[in-house]
Amino acid sequence: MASIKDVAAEAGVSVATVSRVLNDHPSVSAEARTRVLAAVEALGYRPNAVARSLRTDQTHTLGLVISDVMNPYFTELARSVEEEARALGYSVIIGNADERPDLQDHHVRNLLDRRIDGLLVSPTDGGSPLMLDAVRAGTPMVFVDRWIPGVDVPVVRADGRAAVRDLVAHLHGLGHRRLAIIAGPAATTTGRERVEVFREALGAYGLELPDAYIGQGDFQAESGRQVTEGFLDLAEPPEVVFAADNLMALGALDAVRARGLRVPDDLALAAFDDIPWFVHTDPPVTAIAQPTGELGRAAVRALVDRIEGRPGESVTLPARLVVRRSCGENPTPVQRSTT
Amino acid sequence: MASIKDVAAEAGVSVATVSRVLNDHPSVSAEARTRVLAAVEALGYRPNAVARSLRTDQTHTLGLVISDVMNPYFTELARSVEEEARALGYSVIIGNADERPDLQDHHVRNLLDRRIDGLLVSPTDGGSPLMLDAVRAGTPMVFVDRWIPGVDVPVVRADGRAAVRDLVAHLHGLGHRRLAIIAGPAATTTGRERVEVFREALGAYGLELPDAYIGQGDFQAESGRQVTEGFLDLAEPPEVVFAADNLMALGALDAVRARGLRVPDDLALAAFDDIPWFVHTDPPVTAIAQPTGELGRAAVRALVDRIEGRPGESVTLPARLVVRRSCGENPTPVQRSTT
DNA sequence: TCCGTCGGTGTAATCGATTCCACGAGCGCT
DNA sequence: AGCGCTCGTGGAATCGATTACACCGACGGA
Repeated sequence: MASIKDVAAEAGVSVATVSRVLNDHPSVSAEARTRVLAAVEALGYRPNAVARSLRTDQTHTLGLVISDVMNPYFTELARSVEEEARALGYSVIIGNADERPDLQDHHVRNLLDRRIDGLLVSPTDGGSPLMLDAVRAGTPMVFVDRWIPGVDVPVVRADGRAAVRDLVAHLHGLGHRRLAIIAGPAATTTGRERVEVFREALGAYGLELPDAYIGQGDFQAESGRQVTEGFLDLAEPPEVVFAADNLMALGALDAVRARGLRVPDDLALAAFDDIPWFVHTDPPVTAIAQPTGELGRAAVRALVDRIEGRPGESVTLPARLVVRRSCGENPTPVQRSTT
Repeated sequence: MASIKDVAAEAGVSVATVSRVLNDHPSVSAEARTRVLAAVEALGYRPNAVARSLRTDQTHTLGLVISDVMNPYFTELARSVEEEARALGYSVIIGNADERPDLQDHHVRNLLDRRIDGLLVSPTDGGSPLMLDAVRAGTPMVFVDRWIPGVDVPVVRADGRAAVRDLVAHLHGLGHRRLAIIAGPAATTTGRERVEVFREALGAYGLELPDAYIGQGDFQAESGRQVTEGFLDLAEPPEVVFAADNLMALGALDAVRARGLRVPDDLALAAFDDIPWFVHTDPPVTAIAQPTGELGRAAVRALVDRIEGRPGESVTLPARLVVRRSCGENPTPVQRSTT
């Protein structure tokens, strides 16, 4: 593959001049410029990004470590991250942690070794020493969706508080009183927070959230199934199950169907994270939709701001309730309580 | 960030010795080794992959350019590719082409500039000059799922011939005679091939595939919807629609539902590419399942073989029919015709 | 005793870019 | 005419690793 030296030789100039043309530095004559450009064309020359990175100490690459690529929510997040990054002149390397702290560490280490300019993370756990070290060492970082409390890193996320209140209002209006939740791992902020928000919203309607109605899931479909079976085995099963993510909702759907029961007649279902497929399930699933694309873009902007020396702020965007048929047939649309 | 020089200074040896320890080269004394290791530990040193790549001309990175990350089939492919690559000591950079040749070129160029060791592509079109140049220049490459005819590059893909025959047998057995297809873009091999295979299978049952029953889609949901509406507007609409990918099947489902019609009673539906969600749609969708994970792994193995100087063969794996309820209520399972 | 071999080590070249610095030519001003 | 600019250019250092080559001491065999 042709190097800058070959181009210089072909054009009859020094490598310095070639470099100047390539980075369109002002002080280079029109004459030299055309000669260099012609040589570049003739040789099909493309600058070696590796060498350039070594010299400039910039890779123009962002790392994105997410918990589960197969989850449509994260897929969409990844997509929007890549789009915004591309628009700003960066590439993205995605690491899939599969909800495993060891894999998460593997990817963080790998990305750091590759000297990425900044890191976007949706942490799987409470924070590995590795990640904390990276923050301390000054690696530009931004958390998306989930975060690690007490770490001084901007967080870009959705606030589901209002939407969950709307959901509970909807359920209450439908006559449901026994509401259960399939929680995410306690090690994640979203895992803990969604339970709290739900409990709070129930409280506003004078409803309790007994321990028996809190199932421990891990954001994967299988756990949703198991927890739901547990609920159905209770002496007094809940009337509604609220899954803290879309995959666990899928598992719940499975569990209900496997018993020959029906949603919403025998058990109503709602989920956090709306995805296109929820329109097509049987029945369509009522869900809390995050502005996923916006989150991804905002996260990239915050990170690039940090990288390029600007502040880089935390961002919180509101989620909203999307009512479908999985909680009961009351087609009156419920809107968000706040604008 | 600490460099190899700092480690050398700390350990009181030369950089050469440090490098030898790091790459566990045999000829280095136990004494020196422990001193270096201690220094590495003390400084939290991590070798700079950028510098290493420049020197060795290897990045231990694979590029993967796929047509649409949001399509669950490709998501799963990407996931298995990353897993196998990791097992073999490589990282993966994913480029999402979004079915756009210009974006595909952007990613290929970007990956080439970064000097990835090899490229895995599922081409969006008939082959950009850029990609052909890369092949000619000797870049290790492997096609997955789709390929470009006439280019000397190994192809890893699924053969749907037997499965489509099984599907037609199933449909014929259910009494369906007017079968239509939503095709993919003619620029892709899978777009063309699936129509041919379908026509062939119909022929075996004495059925025709009239032009009116071939709708032109682009592998996206919206096109599936539009084509299906066209079918429903025909004087003699088809009884079955076979979508050449899962997203177009989703669009078809939408179109049918939007008219207040029902699957399978008013129009039966089958799809190429099985995905977990098809179990949960209303009704569950009969589909042709590719061994996606196997494809991804085989593709990586073929590519790494090429990179490391071994042959690197094409692989074709059989797809299989998964019968659900979207073509009619005949619960007799149809199995693949060949083992 | 001497020589060859071998294990362990350091010096320096190298990969392909960017960029500081020096230098020469041309120009305008006094 | 001479001074000081600016402009265009090239030489060479540099980024952080790997590795060819040279060297030195110890050891074994003749």
